[in-house]
Formats: sequence, structure tokens, C-alpha cells
Amino acid sequence: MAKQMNNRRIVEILREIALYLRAQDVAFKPQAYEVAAEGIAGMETELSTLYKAYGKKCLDDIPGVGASIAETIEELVTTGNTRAYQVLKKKYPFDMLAFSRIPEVGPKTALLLYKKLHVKTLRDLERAGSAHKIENVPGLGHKSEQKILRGIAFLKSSGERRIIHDVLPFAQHMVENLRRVEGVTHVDLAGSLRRRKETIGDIDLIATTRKPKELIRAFKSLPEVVRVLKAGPQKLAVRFSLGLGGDLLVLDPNAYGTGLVHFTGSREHNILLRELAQKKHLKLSEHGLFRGKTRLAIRTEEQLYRALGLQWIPPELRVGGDEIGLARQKKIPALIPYGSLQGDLQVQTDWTDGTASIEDMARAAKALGLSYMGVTDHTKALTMTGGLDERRLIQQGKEIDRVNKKLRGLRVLKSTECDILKDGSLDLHDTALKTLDLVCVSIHSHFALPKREMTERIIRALKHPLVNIFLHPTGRVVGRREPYQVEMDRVIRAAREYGVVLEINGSERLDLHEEYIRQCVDAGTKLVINSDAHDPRHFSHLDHGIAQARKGWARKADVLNTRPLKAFMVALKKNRV
DNA sequence: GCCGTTTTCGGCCCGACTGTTTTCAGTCG
Repeated sequence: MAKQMNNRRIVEILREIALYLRAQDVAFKPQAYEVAAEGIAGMETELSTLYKAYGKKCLDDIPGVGASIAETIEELVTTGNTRAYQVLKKKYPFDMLAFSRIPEVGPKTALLLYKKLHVKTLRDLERAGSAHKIENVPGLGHKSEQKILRGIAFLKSSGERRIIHDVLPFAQHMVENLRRVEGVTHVDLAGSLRRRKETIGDIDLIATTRKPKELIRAFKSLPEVVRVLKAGPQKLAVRFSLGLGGDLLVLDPNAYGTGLVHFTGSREHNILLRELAQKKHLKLSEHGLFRGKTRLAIRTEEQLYRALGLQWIPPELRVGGDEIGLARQKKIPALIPYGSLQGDLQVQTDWTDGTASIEDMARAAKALGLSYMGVTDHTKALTMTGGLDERRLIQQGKEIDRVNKKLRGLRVLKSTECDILKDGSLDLHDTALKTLDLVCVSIHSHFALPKREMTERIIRALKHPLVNIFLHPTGRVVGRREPYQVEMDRVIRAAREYGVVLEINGSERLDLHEEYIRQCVDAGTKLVINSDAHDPRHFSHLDHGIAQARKGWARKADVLNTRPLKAFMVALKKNRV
């Protein structure tokens, strides 16, 4: 194997090839490269490892990857480069990917800038703009130059996508304010926020109103809106104070369903829907579903999907993969509903690195409608958090007894986030673990073990007869830490075999990734969704955990903490063989 | 370059907005 080729780099190369092809007006191929790139972008498993294990046939199941792109990927994985890309790069040696990230600059403009100004990097381009060279390029002008310079400044300051945990509350606050504007009948989130992608690149809001001018004025004057980029009667593009851009789309109330689908996306999902409509001799756009010039009476999303012969598809599944085929066969399951959790099995307190007492955390959990909560403070191997040893753990049990006596309506469970040591043994003695209601385990050290060794280490821990739940199973933190190297298919099978439940962690870890959740669902490996709260405010993470589960096609029955305490404990013990 | 509930060949999504243009191309979602 040559240079390490990770999925991120493969996706970049496929996207850049697509841009070069678009710039040269090549028909249809760019779309093919983009679809393949999106398919790979949604995977958590590295193609290079899949390829090592299964060879080229591991590429068969990726939507949009056919014979030719499969060869390209094989070339990338084995040699670290590909002929198709090298040829393009040699002909046009400039940073196409970076230029195209500038708002309002696409592949054609990017290529034009390179050809006329011989600029290769963003820095070159910025210099050319400052020297007023861009405005003299035929087809561009002063306004374009200003826009490009502003765009580059924006790129420098914003740093691309943000985690949904930061963006969702920000966007919901705007939605609430806009709903109060006179004449407004609907305001909703659309785009990647509604699909609950783990990172968000822009914020899309959609609305209907009897008084469009009032709504547009109110939107422009929101404190969150710092700059208006475009302002038509139906569409406004702005930049928000969070450092992201976004749109407000004002829809015809008679076409709210089709508008909602259109602006929810994904782009790839929409293309598949419109192709399907076309095959039925219909035309689909944000304005409705049309037969000839007549608009069919479609008011809701459900009606639209039905008219296309499909089950309604929840936004979280609209990725442009296999969801449309399964919807045609009526095989979209009832996903786990938001708000359906009855307990939270991972909560830290001020006994270690949490900010609040057991009692305060319990009251916060109860206020959110939960009826049980597991206290999972760290164990002694994690010295920097003041992890508990056996003696302190038993002391903590007494405090939990005290809180349980005092508190009605919520049961605090004695638990632990027990460290899995390097060799797969546990950080606490069985005698202490036996005093607990349930035992959770996780990894916080030796992240860099070779894959085989890491897998054996984890499986040894799962085999331990007292272990119930494996927390944040891959160690990832969105945007900050890559997952450790581990054979997840083996872990998922072992969890099922030994009756251990895998956690979906709703904090900024979002661990498990949805790809593995779907594998768990298929394998019959049970799941729980936890907040990993270190503070009373963190129970809101549960919602992100549910979104994650939904993206992984999980149903209520797959997630054990949707059950009342008694049934949960029965399922947890029965799950153990 | 991909794909199949009319297809292994012949198709391949739709409209709003802007800028630099005298009628349209490029970008975006």
C-alpha cells in the first residue's frame, strides 16, 4: 500500500474531478462523480480497510459507484493517486476545490480565474482581487470582484461546518421569533438541520405568510442576521452571526408539502424523486407536482410521496441512497420517535468530572420527564477526573440511596463508567461491580493500539459476565477525534453474542455513527441512547442521540431505554446470556 | 459514468436570483 488514503481524501478527489468536468461542460459525468463522493462521505468505515479485507467487491454496495469509479477508487487506495485526477491537475494546476468553496464561485468561474490571471491558490486570488485584476476579466466586473474578496474573507473567518449541537438551538430561536411575526402561518427548519446531519454548513428556514413584506423585513432585522446577500420575493440569502450562511424561503401555502420536501433535501434524494416523477410523466419542483400545466392537489409531504408510489420517508433517511427503493417496497420502518426515552444511562456528577451533585442531576433529569437515570462516574484509572476506586464507589452508592429515598418519580441507578484497561480487563474489582444496578464500560486510554489488538481488548471486556453496556464504542468526537482502529463488525457481533448493549452517545461524540447503528439493527444488537451529561443542561443531548438512531434506521424496540424501568432492567438482564 | 417496475442502451432534475449582459450564463439549493 502506498500513501495512506482515507475516505475524506477520496471524497475530495472525486469532488474535485467532478468540478473539473463541470468547468469543461462535460455532460452527466460530473453528477456521477458527485453521487459517488456523497455515498462515500456518508461512510464511517475507511475504504482502505474494507478494501484490504474484502477486495474490490466492497465497493459494489456503494450507491453511485460503478465499474469505472470503482477502478478509480482501487487505484487511489492501492497507489495513493489516480490517473484521471493527475491528468486534470497537470492541465489545470490550481486549487479548484478551494476556489469553488468561495460563495458564488463555481467551477466555471474558478477555471476562468485561473486561465486569465494564472492564480493557483486562494492567496494568489486574493492578491489579484486587491490589485483590482479580477474586475477586468471578461464576464466579471467590479461587483464580482467585491463578492469574491468578501467570500474569501468569509471562508477565512468561518472555518466551514459547525456541529449541530451549536446550530440547532440558534436556528430554533430564530424560528420562534419569526413565528410571532404578523401574518405568518408557518415557519420551519429545512435543509441539513431538518435531516439532522451531524455537522451543518448552512441554515435553511421556510415559511408561509399572508404578509410577505412583513416577514422579509422581520427576517432582515433579526439580530442573528448580519448581512443580506440576495433578496428576491421568495428567496433571501443571508449570513448569520454564528458564522454560517443560510436562506429564508417563502412558499405558496398550497404547495407547502412539495416545498418542504424540496428544501429539506438532500440534493441527491430530490434528484431521485424528480426522476421518479418524470417516469410517471409528472414534473416535480418546489412549486408542486404537475401533470402538464395542472398542479395536482398535494398539500403535505405524505401526499407527495404517496403520489409517487412511495411510503413517506422521514427527513433523517433522505440521503439519496437506498431509501427510495425501500419506500417503494413499503419497507421504511417506524423510526424511534423523538421524546420517547424514559431513562438516561450515562450521567456524570461532581463525584468526578461533572459540575452538579447527584441530586441536582436527578432533578434535572426528572424535569425533562425521565423516570430513571444511571450515575456513571469515571473510575480510578482516569486519574485526571478523580476517578472512583472501590471504596468511593460504595460510598457513592449510599448517597444514591439517600437521594432515592428523598426523590419521587425518578429512580437513580447505581452504575459506573468503568475503564477498560489496555489488556481488556476492568478497572474495578467484581466485588464492587456486584453492588451496582448495572455496569457500563468504555475506553479512555491506549487509543492507538493496532486494530486487531484493540478489537480483542474490547471483546474481552464484553465477555465479562457483569458488563451490561459499552459506552461510546468507537471513541470518536465529531470534528475533533477520529475513531480508534477497531473491527466494528466483530464488536457488533460479539455484543449480540454476549448480550451487551451498545450506546448511542448524544453528546458531541455522536458515537455510534449511523452506519454502525444500522448494522446493529440488522444484526439484532440492542442499543441505548444516552446524554453523557456532565451538567444539568446536557440532557438536551438525548435529542441528538435519537436523531442519530433515526439516521441509523433504529426503531423503538431496538433501543432499550425507551422502556419503563422495570422492563428496561428485565431486558438488560435477559439480554445477558 | 451510472443505472433498470417500460431499459444492458438510451436516457440522465428544476427553478430563483444575480451580474454582466443586450438575451443569457453561472451559481445555488
